[in-house]
Amino acid sequence: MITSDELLEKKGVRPTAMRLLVYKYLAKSHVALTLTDIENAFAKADRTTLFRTLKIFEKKGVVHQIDDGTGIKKYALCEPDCNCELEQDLHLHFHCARCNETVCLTEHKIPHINLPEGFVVEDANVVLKGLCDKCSEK
Amino acid sequence: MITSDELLEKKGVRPTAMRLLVYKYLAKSHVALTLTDIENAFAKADRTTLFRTLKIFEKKGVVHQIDDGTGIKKYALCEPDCNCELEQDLHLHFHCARCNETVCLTEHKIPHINLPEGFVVEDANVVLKGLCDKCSEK
DNA sequence: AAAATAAATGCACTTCCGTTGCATGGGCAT
DNA sequence: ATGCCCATGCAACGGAAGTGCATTTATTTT
Repeated sequence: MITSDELLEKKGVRPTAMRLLVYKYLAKSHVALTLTDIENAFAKADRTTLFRTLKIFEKKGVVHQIDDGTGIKKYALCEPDCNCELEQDLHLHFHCARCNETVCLTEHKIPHINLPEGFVVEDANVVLKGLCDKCSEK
Repeated sequence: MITSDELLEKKGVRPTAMRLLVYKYLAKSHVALTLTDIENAFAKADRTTLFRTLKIFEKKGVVHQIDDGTGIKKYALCEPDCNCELEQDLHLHFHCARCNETVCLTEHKIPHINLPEGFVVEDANVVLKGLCDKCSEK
């Protein structure tokens, strides 16, 4: 089992104390987190540091950014062997209108879609919205 | 052929001068527009009025809001017989990374996706990103 | 037609989030 | 120990969404 430390190294991110904390916090969460979520989790950390941490995580393929339509960016860890590539790695997301949580549906990859001549697809964002499993049973 | 005036009436939106202008401007555009786009098109109009115009248009099913991942809300006219319902009306959108324009792919409806037990899907947002037909040929 | 009511508009202001510039600090290499 | 690079922290900015309230415009009632 690879340690968080080693994983960050492998991805080309210097594993500082703060970065490790953020990484572990993301790993522990089953939902996508906003910058503010993370900020609240570590009262001592500066917003900018966290912002830049997420930015470098994203650039180095540690996390992927999720746009769930709330207008606020969320982040979730990439899967172990992820390259953030279309139809291979990119998966659907589900945003619950009630609890406002967004989860990765990692089992559901983005389906292939045929577009008109001339359109070159490089990336995709698919978000389903409604009630999540926890909220629909209430 | 129904006039813009009549259409707004039919949708339950009182057709003021400003609203008609906004409606026609949206109708003329082949791309989704931001509030700022519209603001720039009508120098005399107040931002708030336009904001609320779009809000009521959306509520009454005149336009649909598009979240293309840029973080800025865009708007486009609904199709004539649209009820903004999943798998019937909701279509894909394409956002061009070069020209930053977002177009409706009205021919491409959102495909059905089977989710795990408990998830109730009510809405969906699918945005493909890459190069549009105009930008890819350059 | 005038008065009363309701709706739309315009202005000012706030909030929230993302982002950048710059100064400081800490760790690593020479 | 010195210098350098990178990470961090503080302050501030900017864009966009949204709200409150006063004013104007339109519609309904008398």
